[in-house]
Amino acid sequence: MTTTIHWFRLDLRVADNPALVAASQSGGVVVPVFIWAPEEEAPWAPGAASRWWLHHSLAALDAELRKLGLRLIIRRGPTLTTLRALVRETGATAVVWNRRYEPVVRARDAQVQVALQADGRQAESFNSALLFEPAEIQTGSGGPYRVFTPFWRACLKRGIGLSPERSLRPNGPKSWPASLKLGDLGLLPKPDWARGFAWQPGSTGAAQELQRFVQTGLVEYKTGRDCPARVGTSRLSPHLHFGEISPRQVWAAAGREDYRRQLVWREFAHHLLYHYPHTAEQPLRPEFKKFPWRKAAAELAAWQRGRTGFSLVDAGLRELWTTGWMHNRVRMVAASFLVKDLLIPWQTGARWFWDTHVDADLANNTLGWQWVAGCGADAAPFFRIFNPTTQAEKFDPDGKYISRWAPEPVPPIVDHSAARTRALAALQQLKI
DNA sequence: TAGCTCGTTGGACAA
DNA sequence: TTTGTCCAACGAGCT
Repeated sequence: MTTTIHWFRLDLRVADNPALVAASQSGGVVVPVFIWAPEEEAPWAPGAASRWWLHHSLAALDAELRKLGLRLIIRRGPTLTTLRALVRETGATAVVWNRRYEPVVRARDAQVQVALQADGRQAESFNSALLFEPAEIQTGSGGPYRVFTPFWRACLKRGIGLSPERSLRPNGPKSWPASLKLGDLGLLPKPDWARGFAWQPGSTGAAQELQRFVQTGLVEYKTGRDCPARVGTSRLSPHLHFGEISPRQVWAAAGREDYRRQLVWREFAHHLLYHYPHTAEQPLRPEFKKFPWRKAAAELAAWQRGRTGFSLVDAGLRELWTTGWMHNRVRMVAASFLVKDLLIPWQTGARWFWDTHVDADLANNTLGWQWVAGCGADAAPFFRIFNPTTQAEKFDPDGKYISRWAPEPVPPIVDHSAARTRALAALQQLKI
């Protein structure tokens, strides 16, 4: 009887999980393990909201595994030391996992793989998180894409391979190795500011959200997705980030092209971060390094607390603070306000989103902020500056969203028109 | 190869 | 009130 360790990371599901299938198919014993080693992911260790989600997602995964006769062993890092200890304790001959694409994590995982193989163990990784891994999609000249539409077309041409659903018949070990309690990881916030989070982490919650979206959101997606007062988006982003549902499952269930394009934006974000690993910190377009950003601590604080005096921006940041999530349309407006109206570095905004969003994902967050700042992969004309008032009139015409989150008037901290002119002037400077 | 076209999400202003 | 046009220039990706 051989033993295989399945190292869970951002693939917190049992269904459509290639590494878990491989571990189960070996016919031997499977030991599922989660290792908490946030310092190894610095400077992008999971933020506070993300940790809250992780706690509940791990609890859900353990419950799922127990239905299969397994359980989730929880340990604290360092990862390699911990895996080696588990290999010793269980007599495992193999360790399997599903790949991640963040630069720091890739480097860590490569070291782990080499070390385990040097120990004489099998160490194999799989793709569970993406429809297309970054190296699969190339331009005609063999490089990475930097514009979305050609990337999208290349993906369609390649085709989405649907994975056959195989039933898992894993065996657990006769005796289980020791495990920490989930609470020992200290992932939940103290004091508990997450009370307003109305989410159901875990694959059951993910499946329900997908079903809700397919039944009620998908038909009107084209317009509904832009109205923050409605539940018109899929709201699957945290579930996808933690791998509680696979993009293949979502692709298969949501047949509309306008939504599928969004799913491919997620692919594109991973593609870009993989091929341009510096972009989490640095602008993709190097000329933006000399952009005259401001340091404006008071204005930053006003933005973070939702007290800019622009009600759509304020509503968004307060929705975020209360629920751990902000509607995508409002993210763009709020981000544009920070970057263009306040001239505060996009990296500062990205860091705030990282810490406060339950769906914080390095690839998506980086793409979104660089796109808004105009320093990213697609050339959004620099004169495109969101007007927070016009955006509110357009996308929250009856004021439902605003009255829910930011009902009381706050004096504006800047004059938008003047701020717009200032931003255009700052952008002009880049060309000199 | 050398053009050619296009670029997720907008705003201001003129007609 | 609505619709159309312009707002840089560039570089990606295609033909």
